[in-house]
Amino acid sequence: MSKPSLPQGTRDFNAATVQKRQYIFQTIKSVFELYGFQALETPAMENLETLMGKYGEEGDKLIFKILNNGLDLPQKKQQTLEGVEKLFAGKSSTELTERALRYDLTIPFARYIAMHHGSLTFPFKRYQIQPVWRADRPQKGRYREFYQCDADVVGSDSLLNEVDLMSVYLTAFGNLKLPVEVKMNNRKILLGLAQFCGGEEKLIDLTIAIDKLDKIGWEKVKEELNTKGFSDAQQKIIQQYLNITGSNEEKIAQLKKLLGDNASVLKGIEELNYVLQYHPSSGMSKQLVADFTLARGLNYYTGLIFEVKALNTDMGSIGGGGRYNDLTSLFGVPNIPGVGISFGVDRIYDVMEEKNLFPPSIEQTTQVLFFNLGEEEAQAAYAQMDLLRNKKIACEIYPEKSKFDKQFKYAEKKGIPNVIIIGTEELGKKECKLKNINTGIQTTILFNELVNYKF
RNA sequence: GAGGGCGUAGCUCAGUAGGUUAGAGCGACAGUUUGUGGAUCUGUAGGUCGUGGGUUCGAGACCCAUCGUUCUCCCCA
Repeated sequence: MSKPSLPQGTRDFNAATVQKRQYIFQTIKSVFELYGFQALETPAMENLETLMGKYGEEGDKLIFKILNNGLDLPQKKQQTLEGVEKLFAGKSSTELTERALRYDLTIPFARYIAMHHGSLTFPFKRYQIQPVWRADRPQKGRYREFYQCDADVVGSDSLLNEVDLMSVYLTAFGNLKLPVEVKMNNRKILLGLAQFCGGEEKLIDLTIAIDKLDKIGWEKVKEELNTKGFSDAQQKIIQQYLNITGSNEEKIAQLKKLLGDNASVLKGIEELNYVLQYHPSSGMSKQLVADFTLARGLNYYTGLIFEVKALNTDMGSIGGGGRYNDLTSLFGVPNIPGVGISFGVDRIYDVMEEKNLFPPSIEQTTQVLFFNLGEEEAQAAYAQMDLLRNKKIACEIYPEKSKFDKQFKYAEKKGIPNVIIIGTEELGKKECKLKNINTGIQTTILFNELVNYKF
């Protein structure tokens, strides 16, 4: 038998890891609920049709597809072979696969809205904390199965939603004690730039090239723009655009100077300003950074876009989101605008681990271990344990009669702070010995007093 | 999809220029100690050196392939 192993990019989580992850989930979830979002869960798998074509060409390739059952049935052989043919022709094949694992939470949410818009009350605010799967090559901070925590508002155009979501970000990361900055830009500004550089149809090429700036540098971006057919004059404008620096106010002033006669850019700036300046007293403005080089890969965004970066680490973005005018029209239900944000829990975990930000208090375990010193003694111990458990004190009894050594070591390894010893001596006197593992202090307590002991 | 690093005991790793019986630390288990843990000491178990080929008198080491893993690029959380 070969050694058991895990599929690439997936992980097991031990007790300590689960507790830390739960701490992140809980923190985010309670902020979501504080802001009026309600939970939604959707299936791990969706119809392939629901997902395909929503994430761009690259994204489609990374969708985990589920092979149909019964492909090996003799009567289906012809159909299966046709499916394979289609596959090699570069088309998707419903003969072979009709379902896929969800790639993110936003598209399944849009599908949900499209299916239930008749019975939902708008504006509809939902949050969703579930795993997603991507057939990506794993590397640092990148897994094939990872959790997303999304909060979205649909059915409202108001920028107050953006303000609220930025507050959710800052509150949640504040509660996690994780220093971050939220970069903001507006697709309308990028659209304006594209219009300035030869047309809206170049928006996607433009955003993809711009997005790479901080990674590959201007020279490489320039090369890419060249191959995509941007003229020298256009490249010059793009370079000026990317060179904008300074405080939020200074950046916006420079942008106005450069592209201020474009209506889309002006609109974009206005929206950006609205959110940046909504309540200056909160200190929000400090962590919100206008960044015109932010582009984001997903093309369904149409308004403000956000990306969260943890400070002082080389981890990529740990969250992102933006406004989309018309996501549900992909599913035949137009005119439901929305805006959403997402937390990348696995990366947040990695950063917090790296920076040692988990409070020690979240590691909780059994409070009391009862020693097992024989059948009769164990029975007495079990009765005492019942009483403590009724008081919501986490207890366990060592399941077999063993040497002290072994039972002590068990408690120590598991981090159980208290052991209770009931042997023949104690049994006779109806008392027990309570020993604190950390301090080494041992006290004697009568059975009928144990329930009221403060652990 | 492209490119690099690494696979030796449960874990972390050594293994010199290919040479006879593959090592250490930690951990596990047992004893020292039939009712008081963390320490010490002693002992024990555990490896077809990722897999398959090849070169060689001889391969853990060199070559090829393959699988796994990790990192970078693309893309993304």
